[in-house]
Amino acid sequence: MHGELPPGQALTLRGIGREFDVSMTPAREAVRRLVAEGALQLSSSGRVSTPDLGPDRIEELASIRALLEVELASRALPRAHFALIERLQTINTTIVQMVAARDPVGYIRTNLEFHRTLYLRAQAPAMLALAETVWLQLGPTMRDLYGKLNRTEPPQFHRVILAALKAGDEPGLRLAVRSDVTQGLRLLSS
Amino acid sequence: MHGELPPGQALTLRGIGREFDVSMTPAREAVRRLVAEGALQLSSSGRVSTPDLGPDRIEELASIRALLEVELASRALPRAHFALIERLQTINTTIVQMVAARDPVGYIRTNLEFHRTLYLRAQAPAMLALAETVWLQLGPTMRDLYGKLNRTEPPQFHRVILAALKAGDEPGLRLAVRSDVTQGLRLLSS
DNA sequence: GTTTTTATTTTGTGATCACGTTTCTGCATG
DNA sequence: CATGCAGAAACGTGATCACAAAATAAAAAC
Repeated sequence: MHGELPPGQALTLRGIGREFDVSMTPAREAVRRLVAEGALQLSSSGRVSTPDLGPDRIEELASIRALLEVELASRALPRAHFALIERLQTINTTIVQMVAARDPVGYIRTNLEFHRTLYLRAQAPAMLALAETVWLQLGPTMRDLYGKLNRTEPPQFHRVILAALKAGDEPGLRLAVRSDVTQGLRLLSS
Repeated sequence: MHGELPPGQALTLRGIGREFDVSMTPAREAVRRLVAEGALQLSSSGRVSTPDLGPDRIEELASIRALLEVELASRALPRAHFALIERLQTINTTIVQMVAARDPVGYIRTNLEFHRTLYLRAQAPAMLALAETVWLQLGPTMRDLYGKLNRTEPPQFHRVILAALKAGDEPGLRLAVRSDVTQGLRLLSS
């Protein structure tokens, strides 16, 4: 989810077991779960690897993110008090630091923390779980994305999201979240 | 997914293994996958059972169904030729038979087949997979639902969906799908 | 030097087992 | 009749093993 692995990275049960000092059995269960959630791909021979998504799949997952996360943000809006907005601003400054430090994993993790912190207020655990499933599928792809465009620009739409939250502007919030979620991924699919 | 198990039904790895003539290992992997997809619940002691959803969770899952399936139907609309609509009508008559036969499992399975047949035309596999994940979570609850109201009414909104498909009426289709998806589940959560 | 074939290593799968924990059953007690 | 308690049965977990399939490395042929 955090982009620690590149797309198409192959994994083995014995390797995972060795890495975490367990036998094959727990490694197998973890891998099976991640496969069920789309975080890992299972080849026909039972081999497992990180997904290497094509442009159309990336675009579809971006659409799903927009669909779910716009709804989550919209539901969180009425419950978003100042303490939450302040916390989001703190997270946002951390994102800026991660961009400056050229740390893609830290960037992705903090960026997702920003979104999750907001969506937790929506009181919709099942919807949030579905959104996180999509994040899981996009992890390696996002790593590639922020590796290719190594710019120093902080996420521009996060400020718009914060402004819409403060103003209680629901249409503005929906548009800002949709833009933020779609923005980067459009670059990869074109 | 098809409502073969009631909510809260307990399952054991050894029991599943005995039922399908395998050892505990494959049973464990299957259960872990189903838990990851939300089809089964894992208690704190590792015991597994069918989920017994509360009213708010049911309502949330209904909202997710509406969100995803309205989008899927909308994407399928431009590609819905007459052969597809005819197939949907055939499936719909089967649903009527299932209602008449008082067969809840057959009803649920055929009803979901109706929806899946339409959504397959949307060319959005990830979105469809997410929708099926929600169906999986709602299976036992739907069984309860169609067990409590043992009426003889066929799904009224399916005809509206078919009419909107024929007319190429996108707003009408979106409303019809939303109504069909929300309809039954609202009864259970109130 | 490139391609094909063979041998070796590595991999996933399903089964089985021992262990600690939890749950259930039946009986005694209040 | 309800309640608490001890014994027994059943459960999930992690580990290990044998086996077949697959991928890799090495060797042979052209």
